[in-house]
Amino acid sequence: MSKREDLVDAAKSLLWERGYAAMSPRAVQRASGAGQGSFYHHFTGKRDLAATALGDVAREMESATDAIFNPGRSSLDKLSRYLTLPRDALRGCRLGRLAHEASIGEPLIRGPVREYFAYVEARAAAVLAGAVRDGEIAPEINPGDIAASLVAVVQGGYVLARAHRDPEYMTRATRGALAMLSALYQKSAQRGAGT
Amino acid sequence: MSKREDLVDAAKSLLWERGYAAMSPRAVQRASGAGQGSFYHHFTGKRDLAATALGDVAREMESATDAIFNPGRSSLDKLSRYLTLPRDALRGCRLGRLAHEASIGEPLIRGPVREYFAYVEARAAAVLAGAVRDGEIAPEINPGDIAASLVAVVQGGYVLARAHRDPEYMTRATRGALAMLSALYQKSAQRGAGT
DNA sequence: GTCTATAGCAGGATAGAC
DNA sequence: GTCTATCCTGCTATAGAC
Repeated sequence: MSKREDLVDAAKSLLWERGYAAMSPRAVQRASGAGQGSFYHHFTGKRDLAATALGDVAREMESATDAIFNPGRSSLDKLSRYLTLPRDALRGCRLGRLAHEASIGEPLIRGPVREYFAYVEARAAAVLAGAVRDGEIAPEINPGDIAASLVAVVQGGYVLARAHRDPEYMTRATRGALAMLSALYQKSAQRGAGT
Repeated sequence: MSKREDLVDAAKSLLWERGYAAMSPRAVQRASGAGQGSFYHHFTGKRDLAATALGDVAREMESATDAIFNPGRSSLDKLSRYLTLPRDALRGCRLGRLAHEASIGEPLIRGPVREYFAYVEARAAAVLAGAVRDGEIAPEINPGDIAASLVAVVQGGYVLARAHRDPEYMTRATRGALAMLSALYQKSAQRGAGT
């Protein structure tokens, strides 16, 4: 493994643990076993390294998303699996945790974050649009709104879990969302049954 | 207005804009017009000032919450007003934005944040428990889960809005949550009508 | 490609005068 | 109570040897 890879791996880890502002080049060097020279040889600076690391993370998370949404199963099952995916609630989302940092204002940092969210939202919205098309969900429902809501519940679950120092809040939030989402499906089913 | 108040006001503003780690005592002094002496005379240090400021913020936000949940109206209307409250989505939640900072590990910082969330969740859960009691919502629904979910949607809405640099994502997320919440109510109504 | 040395600056806090 | 001067540390980056 090259020093470059070591540096990127260390950065991915430190960005998750501490965020961008608190990820010092010195800490990355210590964690990777590389020196100043390697750092500034391979990257123009901290931002460049972080952008590279976050790009990696976004691709990894998008692959994980594919694993949830690709297989057949029912639309509700896909969304349910997204919501109930095991998550390290106390560590926070590797990308979402950067949303409140000043660095989110920099295009190179925001890029991977927004790209990942756009990806997940689009996958979820597509599933929901299919459910509307198939009559599983009432036609007046906006798939984009529901998709944004589900992604937001997960991100908010991280916030609540960390604020309370209790991963159970992630479970409660996503379980609540699943209950509401199920009602959306059942409402349509009952309507169909009554007509 | 005393220097002490000036310092607290400046801290409240900087904590919202930049968070705890990025709130330097020097910046607080500049923003408040107070010197080093006043700072360390009134507070033992940065953490002490921040804890005081965040306590203020928590009380303010709890008062705002009361304004939403106290008046009569229907239970769905109360929850709807919580979700659709005008929010400065791009600036983030004054308390929730700290959840991903290292400082959330410090009891004095986490205290006001967790207290506020506990407060809002409890108010929302109480409204939902009432709705269950009144038969507006099916009895198998867990009010605590739904309450956590609604609070999470708002916090996640801030995350998405900042990641996309577009406040519309807060609107979408909360609108989606309202649609799902409404289905929870309608599902019960239809069940009642069909029985 | 990788290293060490060092510059220049800002952070957080203390000392002590007024 | 409020001020200015100052300390020590760590951050980010550059220089230049190997």
